[in-house]
Amino acid sequence: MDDLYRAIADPTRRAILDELVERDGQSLFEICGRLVMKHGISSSRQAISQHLEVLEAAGLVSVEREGRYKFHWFHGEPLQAITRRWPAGAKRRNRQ
Amino acid sequence: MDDLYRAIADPTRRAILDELVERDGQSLFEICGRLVMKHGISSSRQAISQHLEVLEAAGLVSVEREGRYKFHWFHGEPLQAITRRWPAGAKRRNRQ
DNA sequence: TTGACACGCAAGTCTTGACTTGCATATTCT
DNA sequence: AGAATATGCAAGTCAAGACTTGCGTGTCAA
Repeated sequence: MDDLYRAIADPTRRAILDELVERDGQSLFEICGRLVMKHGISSSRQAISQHLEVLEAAGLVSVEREGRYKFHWFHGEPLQAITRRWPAGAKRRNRQ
Repeated sequence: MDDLYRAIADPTRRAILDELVERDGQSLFEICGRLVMKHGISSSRQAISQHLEVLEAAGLVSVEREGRYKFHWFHGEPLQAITRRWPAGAKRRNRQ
């Protein structure tokens, strides 16, 4: 997936993931408020909403609609594809 | 590090990492040639050189100069910060 | 020493994407 | 019903960065 790398490329989106890991299942407004409080990020609600769409497309966030609220949950599994693709202990086949 | 996420955000840079994992210690020209052959990427030499600078700044590639050649080695350790920051099995503290 | 080779530097172009603005829709409360 | 709340949609702005072009520098071989 190409969306995965794009998703974590933005610092605001990484802060959103941090926030969801700390407190899962937040609504859009909750996320906005907490980003301002604890991360010093003051983007508009629309900006955060667009970020959440990107995170959802990457499979890092799942969404559930309840009434007029939209709750968000974090999923970290897709990130493991990164360390699986480039193992830390890659075999060093030095040129001779 | 912010450079890390920017480094792996570009598909050409990810292909470079793939190439170095498969065959470590390549020169700039070797990398260019192999990117064309096996990945269908036909960027200019300068473009690849700039990509390698970004990868080096992120700590994903180390460089060693020998004569008129510049050899490149892959280092995967920085990538582990990603799965360490957002563990796959993040505790689900559902809202009540 | 001349030329070929491997690479670096700097300025310019152009596309992607982050962000805003304005309005619309749906849900809950009084 | 009407107002407040929570979110969606669409178009437009703007800056970061990927890429090219042209030239310069150092290295090695004939």
